[in-house]
Amino acid sequence: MGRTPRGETREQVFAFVRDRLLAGRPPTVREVQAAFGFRAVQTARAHLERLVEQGRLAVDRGRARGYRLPGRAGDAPPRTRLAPLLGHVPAGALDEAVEDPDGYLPVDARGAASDELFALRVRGESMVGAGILPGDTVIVRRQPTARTGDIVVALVDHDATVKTFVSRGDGRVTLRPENPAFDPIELDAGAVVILGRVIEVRRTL
Amino acid sequence: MGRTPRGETREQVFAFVRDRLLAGRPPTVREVQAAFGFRAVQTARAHLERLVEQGRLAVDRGRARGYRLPGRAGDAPPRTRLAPLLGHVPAGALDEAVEDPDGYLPVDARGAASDELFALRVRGESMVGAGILPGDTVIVRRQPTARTGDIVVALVDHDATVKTFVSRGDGRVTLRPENPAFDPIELDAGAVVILGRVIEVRRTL
DNA sequence: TTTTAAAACAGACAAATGTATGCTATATAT
DNA sequence: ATATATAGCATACATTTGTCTGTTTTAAAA
Repeated sequence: MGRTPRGETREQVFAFVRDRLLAGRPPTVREVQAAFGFRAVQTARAHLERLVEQGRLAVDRGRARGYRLPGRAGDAPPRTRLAPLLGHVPAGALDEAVEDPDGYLPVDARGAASDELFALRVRGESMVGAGILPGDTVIVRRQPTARTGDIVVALVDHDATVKTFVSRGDGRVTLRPENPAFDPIELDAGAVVILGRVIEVRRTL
Repeated sequence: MGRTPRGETREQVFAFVRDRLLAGRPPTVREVQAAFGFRAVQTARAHLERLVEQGRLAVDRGRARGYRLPGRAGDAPPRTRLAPLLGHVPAGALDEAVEDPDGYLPVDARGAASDELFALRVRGESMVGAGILPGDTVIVRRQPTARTGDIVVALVDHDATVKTFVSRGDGRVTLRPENPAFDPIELDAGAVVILGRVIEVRRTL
């Protein structure tokens, strides 16, 4: 009964499906049908197929809940991973700390594997010069080495600390605070325990 | 043929399902089966059911692709939503900008609905005093009003800008930069167009 | 007004998918 | 060494879900 003005319902169908897809719950054709009160499955399906023709939706033919957002050329869909948020790291036992996290943070980790990432809350003002404030959360990729200029999480006196890593020529390294009120830490290259490199900084307001 | 050591495979199954769910593509039982090379559907299903018993997964019984992350309180996994990353906001047409995002960012949005969130890249140094540097990304919750002290995204001269919101007693408001090199912006309360409030700041290194 | 294409309905079928039962093999604990 | 719970296999069945064919109604165009 071609009631609705042209294309009006279709817009709403698209918005509905898009929201469901972004929420991680792809709808079935019949769920679309129910959401709009259509009395025929085919009505919902016709709208969906039309949206596919228009390129606004993509579809895995024959699969349940097969409609999805078209991956536009170039922009890959985000690869979301969960990084465990660690309260504190007890003397280098990173693996154990990862087993008992305070929570999880969703991270768009196109590069890193899931178990290579963790998050830490920053204490102290030693990095304010780099825009890292007390209470900020840093996303860290686990790696045992670093390059000069990397912001790293390192073990100093059995405690995890965030500093800028500087490799010097003489077999020693400097962990540099980004705050003139703090003193750099100098260590033998072999004595530095690097837990990982900071790849992202977050602050919740 | 009880090959794998206890619980080892189950961890991998959980990681697989969790990643798929966070990517917005809930797997079927048979997709799990295929991903691990099980020769029986039931093997995959047993793992999934076990994870549900343990509370690590939730399930819509009988529904296709019905497994999901439990949304309960406590040590619940974050409710991940994808916030559209907007290149720029053309003169207040926020809805239109949201339709064509540069990409999506995973956000732990326990409070906000999916369509209430968006992300913007920060230009300029006007907020460095608040630890918001040029190139940082702000996660914004759409709302038309703000309180004093909120960091907001507002329209000034047809351009979106990030400032601290200050409501004064005399019917006027101040949009305050957090940088002594910039001047505050004063406006009539009625003339301020607030797009939303900044709830999170992110910086990728 | 007449024509036409889109919107919606009705019913059916086939494939995908969740679920169940019974069995074998083996790591792990006793 | 023995017992037991777990991992895994094989097969079948029921429901959900995608898909198809044909018809009716109506907004919009001719």
